Amino acid sequence: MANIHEVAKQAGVSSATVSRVLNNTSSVTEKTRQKVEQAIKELNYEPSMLGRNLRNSESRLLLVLIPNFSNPYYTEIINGIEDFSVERGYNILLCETDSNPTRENTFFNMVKNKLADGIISMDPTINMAKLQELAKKHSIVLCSEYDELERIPYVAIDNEAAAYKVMKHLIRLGHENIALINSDEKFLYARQRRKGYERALKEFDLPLRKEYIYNTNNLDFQGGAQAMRKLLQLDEIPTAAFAVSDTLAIGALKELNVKGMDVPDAFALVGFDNISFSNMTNPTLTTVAQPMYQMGIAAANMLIDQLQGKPVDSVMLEHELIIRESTLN
Amino acid sequence: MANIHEVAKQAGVSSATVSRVLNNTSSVTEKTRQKVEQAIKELNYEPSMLGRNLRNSESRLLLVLIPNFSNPYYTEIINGIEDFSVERGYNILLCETDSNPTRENTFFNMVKNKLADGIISMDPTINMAKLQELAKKHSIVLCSEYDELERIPYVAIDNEAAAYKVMKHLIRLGHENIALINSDEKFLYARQRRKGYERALKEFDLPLRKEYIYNTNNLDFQGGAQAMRKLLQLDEIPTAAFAVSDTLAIGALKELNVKGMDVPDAFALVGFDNISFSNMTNPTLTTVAQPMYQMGIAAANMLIDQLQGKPVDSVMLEHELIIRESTLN
DNA sequence: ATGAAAGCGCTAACAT
DNA sequence: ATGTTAGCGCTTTCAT
Repeated sequence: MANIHEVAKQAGVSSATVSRVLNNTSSVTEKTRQKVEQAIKELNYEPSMLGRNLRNSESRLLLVLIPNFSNPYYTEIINGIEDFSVERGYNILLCETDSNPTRENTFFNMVKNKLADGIISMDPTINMAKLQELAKKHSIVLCSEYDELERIPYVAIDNEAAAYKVMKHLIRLGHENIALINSDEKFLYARQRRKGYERALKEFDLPLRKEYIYNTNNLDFQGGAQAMRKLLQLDEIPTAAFAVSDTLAIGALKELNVKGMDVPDAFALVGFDNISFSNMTNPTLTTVAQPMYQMGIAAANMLIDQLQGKPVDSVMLEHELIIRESTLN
Repeated sequence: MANIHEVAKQAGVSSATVSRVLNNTSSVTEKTRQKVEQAIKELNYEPSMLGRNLRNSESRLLLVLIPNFSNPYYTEIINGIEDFSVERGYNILLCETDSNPTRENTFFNMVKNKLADGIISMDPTINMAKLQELAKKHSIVLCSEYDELERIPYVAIDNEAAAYKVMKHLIRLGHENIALINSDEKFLYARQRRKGYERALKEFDLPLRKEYIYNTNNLDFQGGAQAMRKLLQLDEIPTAAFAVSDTLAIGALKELNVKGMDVPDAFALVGFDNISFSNMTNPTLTTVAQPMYQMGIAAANMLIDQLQGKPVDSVMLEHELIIRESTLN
């Protein structure tokens, strides 16, 4: 592959001029431009990003950290990040941490040693202390899960309000025994959604029953199925459940199917995230929709602004309760 | 962030020696090594990949091309690619082409201008001619969908045999009117699976009915639902269907649910891919499992071997029919 | 065993 | 408007 000097030679100009044509950074005569472009075509020249990046000391690569690829919740956010980044001349590198500190370190190092310019983290399991340390010298944005101390800018939704809204919906349908299938409460969103759950109970004078709260450390289908299995073994079986993710809710629904419990007649169910599957289950799943694509756009926008030295502020976006068959009546 | 010269100065050696310590490429006295490592720690030094990559003219970045993030079929393959690549010192960049030629070109250019070392393409919609052109000078591997002329090494399964196996299973259950919900037959896998479908019909002396073959250009749930809607409008409604992806099958199943058709009693259904959700539907879905993780490993292995100048051969991996509730009896 | 120096491909400051 | 030159951070001959 030809380099910039060969192009310059071929065009009979200096490499600086070729660079000028490439980046149209300062004026070049139409005639020289023609010559250069001609030479570029003839030699089939493609500028080396390696050289350019070294010179500019930037990679135009953004890291997007997610715990694993398997959770469809992330895909739509990623689409937003991707679309926006590409538009502004950045590429994104999707990084699966597997909640593994070694992997995590690999990605942090990529930023430190200039292989990537910044990070959008959607990984709730991330080592927040290390990330904050990194944030002192590099650009970082959080998405979905955020830092309570707010030292790193984030884009998120009001989890407590969303959970409260879900509960209010269930309570209005007449449910009094409502379970919460929550994830590990070491995560901020889990604590926030629990808060909303409890606030609704209190406001409607319903008792808070410890045995109705199930914490799982497995966010996939299996986790939801197992949670429901436990709930159905209780002396007084709840009549509804709010699962903090659609994957959990779908697993729970499967378990209800297996046990022959009719949804929503015998048991009402609500999920969270509005993943595409949630509209394919039987019955379809009531859930909370986050403006995922918008969140992705916002996160990418904030990160790139930050990279370009502009000031950025955290944002809270709106959510929406989507009522479907699993809570009809 | 300190650079290699500052480390050298701090340690009282030359930058060449620091480089030697970093890459333990030639012998260095234990004492000097100590000094250097000390200096590295003190300055919190991280070698710049930008400099290293430019010098070595490699990026240690592999591109993985997929049509879009939303299809869970790819996730497990990606896991395999990722795990293996990281082990061999490469990172992967997940590239969503959206079947958009412009995006595609962006990624091809990344290889041309040294931002990435090679490509694993899982995108059936890719411009094969351009890819072949690129393959003349760069390392490329195909996964799942491949090049009939076999000029680019690939890892795949025997689609025709898999489709035949599915049909044989349905025919043995007594079905004679079996529909095929296929994707666009511009894709090789679609043609191959149709071949298997037809071969089974012929072998069992069943008529090939054109109206039982539905081609969709939309591989998601909606595509499957729409296909089933059409099939259920036929004069002689089929009693079973083979959908060439689980997403299609799940959409079809949803439509059957909506129409109140019992699966498998009134209608048997088979999918393809064994995505995790296929075990969460009601009823659970019979499907063909591909060894996705293994495919990912194999593809990454082939690409890295190729980059290192080793000869590589295409491979065909085994598949397996997973019988679940949607075809029980 | 270690150092000096060249150079990977590019851009930008400075000079003309 | 264009050319000259230095240098981004690293590795690797070639000397010593």
